[in-house]
Amino acid sequence: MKTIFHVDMDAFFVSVEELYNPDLKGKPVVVGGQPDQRGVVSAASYAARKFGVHSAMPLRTAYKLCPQAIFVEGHPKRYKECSQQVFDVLHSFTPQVEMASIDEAYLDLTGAERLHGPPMLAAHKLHERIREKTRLNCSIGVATSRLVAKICSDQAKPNGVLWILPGAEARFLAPLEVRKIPGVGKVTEKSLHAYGIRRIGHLAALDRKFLESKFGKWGLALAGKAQGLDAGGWFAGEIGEGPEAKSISHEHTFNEDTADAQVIDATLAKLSEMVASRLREHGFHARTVQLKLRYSDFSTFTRAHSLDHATQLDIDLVEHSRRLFHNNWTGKPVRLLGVHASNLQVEEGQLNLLEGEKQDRWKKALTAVDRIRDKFGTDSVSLGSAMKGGFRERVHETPADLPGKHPPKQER
DNA sequence: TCTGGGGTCCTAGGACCC
DNA sequence: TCTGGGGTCCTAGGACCC
Repeated sequence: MKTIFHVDMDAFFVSVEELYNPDLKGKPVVVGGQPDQRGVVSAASYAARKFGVHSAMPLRTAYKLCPQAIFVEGHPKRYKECSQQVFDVLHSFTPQVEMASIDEAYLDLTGAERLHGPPMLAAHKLHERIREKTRLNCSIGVATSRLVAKICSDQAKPNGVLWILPGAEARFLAPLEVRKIPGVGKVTEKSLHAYGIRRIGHLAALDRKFLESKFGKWGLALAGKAQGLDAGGWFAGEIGEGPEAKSISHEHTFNEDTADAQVIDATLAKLSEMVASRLREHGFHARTVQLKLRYSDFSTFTRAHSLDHATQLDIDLVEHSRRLFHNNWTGKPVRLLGVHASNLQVEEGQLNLLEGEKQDRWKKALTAVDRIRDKFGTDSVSLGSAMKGGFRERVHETPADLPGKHPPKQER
């Protein structure tokens, strides 16, 4: 029998903003940008939520619902720092910890009673320690599986601790909406509703065969989840070292759609540089380059190309993302561009002599570039190809309309 | 309501190989 | 000339998460 904790920070981005600006406390606050910008809400304070504002909602809609709200830009660096602080506290509690995202973590406290006391006492101790060291609130769910612990921390919000006794899982889950199950989103919820299944209890009572026939492999996992089991995929894994990254990507939505090939080429160069820089930072080489393209009507396409050797060089990503773009572009205005690197390898693949020398030379130069960017900002050094595309001019014209200025988002 | 950005996992068809 | 079956890789798209 396991003892799993799920720690979930309360309104994380908003709370971090409040640390830097205590005037925000208690007020309706929306993190994500200004209401006249293209974008969505990353996080809303509890005061703003009372007006119906929630994450993933367009900023314009949030403004209509709550015009008096304070709209703030996100500060990804601050969130990462705070997240690291949280991790440090958790890690001091037990080495069996795994961050599941920037603001939540799983801890395995199986057999830790001698050290930390019974689960409820341990959870309160941890809750207090996090509060003390980071000045941030969180909620903690305690249960025998990751799944129940996660649902549990959600029920404990805000700033609460909830423990589901071993054996009480089914009783706890039964009255909850199926949507509470991680992995059940809008679409799955709708199809479950179509069968008259609204609560987890309904789901748990169904024949596995029925779910399998309707939802395939996912249906079987669903049957397990309804019982509170960590069925299938990542949830089934041990808590410890987080899994290796599978892909690295950057994308950018223009403030105004553009059909200007120079702007597009410059943006692809910029995005490629950002991706390549992070590949080098993590010591990865990517074999597959993927372009993402979204038009004004929101129709979205991806086009991928696999290289014969893995790379971490800007020029390779720039070349291939541009080729993928120009081979597929209809000429209509573009809303979004993205560059995605996958098929990651830790060691560079087998290279012929020429390719090896090329990679070596570039690697040396680019590592220097990365250091300068680290010190003076991403825009301080750019490849010749980015400038040739008219990027430099754009930088001074519309500094707000560049990739890399937007915060990551959270909390659905 | 006029819809971000960074990820993961799954499905499905076609190419290619044995 | 009609025509297998399994495995693996590649590509495209979509659901979902924070």
